[in-house]
Amino acid sequence: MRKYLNILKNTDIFYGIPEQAILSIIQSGACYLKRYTAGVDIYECGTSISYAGIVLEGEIDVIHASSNGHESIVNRFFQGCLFGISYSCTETANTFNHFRSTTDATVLFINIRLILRERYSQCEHCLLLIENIMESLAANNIRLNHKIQVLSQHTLRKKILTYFELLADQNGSREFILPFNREQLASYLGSERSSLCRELSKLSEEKIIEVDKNRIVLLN
Amino acid sequence: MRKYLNILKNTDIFYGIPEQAILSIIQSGACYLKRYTAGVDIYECGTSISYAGIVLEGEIDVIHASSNGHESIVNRFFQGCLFGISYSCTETANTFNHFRSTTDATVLFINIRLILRERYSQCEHCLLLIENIMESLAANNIRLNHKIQVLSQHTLRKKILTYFELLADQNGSREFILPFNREQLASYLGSERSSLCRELSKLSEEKIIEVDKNRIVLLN
DNA sequence: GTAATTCTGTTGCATCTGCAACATTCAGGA
DNA sequence: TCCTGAATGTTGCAGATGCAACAGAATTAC
Repeated sequence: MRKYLNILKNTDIFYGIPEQAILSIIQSGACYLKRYTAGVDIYECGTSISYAGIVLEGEIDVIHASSNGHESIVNRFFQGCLFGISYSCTETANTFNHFRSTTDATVLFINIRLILRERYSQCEHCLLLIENIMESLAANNIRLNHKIQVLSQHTLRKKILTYFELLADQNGSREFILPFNREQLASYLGSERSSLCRELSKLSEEKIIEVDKNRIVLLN
Repeated sequence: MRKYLNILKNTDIFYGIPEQAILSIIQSGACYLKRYTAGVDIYECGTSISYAGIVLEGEIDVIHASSNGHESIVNRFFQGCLFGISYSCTETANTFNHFRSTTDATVLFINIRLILRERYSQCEHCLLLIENIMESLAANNIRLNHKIQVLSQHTLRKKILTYFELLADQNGSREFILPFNREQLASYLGSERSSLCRELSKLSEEKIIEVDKNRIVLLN
């Protein structure tokens, strides 16, 4: 367990917590370590989830399987990422998504609720842990809301411009760098790469934006 | 303050907490009450938010204002609803949305972080409060993820079917009742009422679904 | 340097969908 | 019962977009 301490102390939820306290938490009965080979489902679909996971090694994908059998990648978690926290907090069954190792992987499972109940009154660092988890949930919430704001637009042009306005806001400048390549951006916008390119060209022609590789300038 | 106790004890975040403890919390320095006339912005756009709000009277809308000045309603909060919790947990500035009273309204503002810091070690009910807030954040998270899953589909037909599959899952049956009227459903799917009706008719013709008012049956 | 691969832009076409206008059904009140 | 307004369904049309196929640019591997 100790060899993963460097990873853990840089995760969002253990941020600011002393190594000794982290060790004490993860060596309690509320945590356990598990290894996976590539391509394994980590949570059984349809069962209630009590443990959140932290990726210590490898890569975990969240996969949506539609009824016709087609699978699409919803999210991807790397080393240090926390996943399944929402399900574990609500103890609801996840019937919609698969969490699957795409490589060999090692995961630390944590039962947050158990930690709170057992250690709440004793552990002075628990408060920080709680604040970190809340902040992580809240930040995720805001990110999701932004994405919904973008995806709710009725046309691709409006999606693009809504997203660009958001990026401009976050950067405090009408000029910014796209964090995605074209394929990924199209996927984020719920559209097709070719349609995205076409619309970017039009927006550029109409002098509404300037496009130079991943550098965007909002003009109007 | 005492007259609002009946509302408060039925909110998500105070669920299960004794009246006395609720009173003690809301009468601390971390809470204050404020009244609004209709049409007032509750948070100044662009400033950091430290307090979450609970609607005690009236109605609060979250409004997205796009750069061309057009406004759209993102969310609506009624009596007992908690709003702004994500922003208050992250203490980030909200530059994107307005929280605006649509009627005369009374709001109880709560600084969660302050409550935790001040009362953490003393108040035995704080643990429940924490769990309630986490659960609320997490449940919201799951709901948003579902919506994104739906909105990410490339065609209206796929959006409809993805959403219907989700409802079927939640009801444990291929037959279920829609929680929206057509206008609202179209808005949820990021589409138009007429387009929605057209597609529902087609799906019905092709014997993929059965539609009878708000009762839906998934056939395949 | 060259070949291979990935990323990006363009285009044609069939289909989908936003938008507007109108028809029909439904629900509640006078 | 009839009237009225709201909700729902239908349709035409223009424009938008998914999809497929191809071409050029950029990047990487050898």
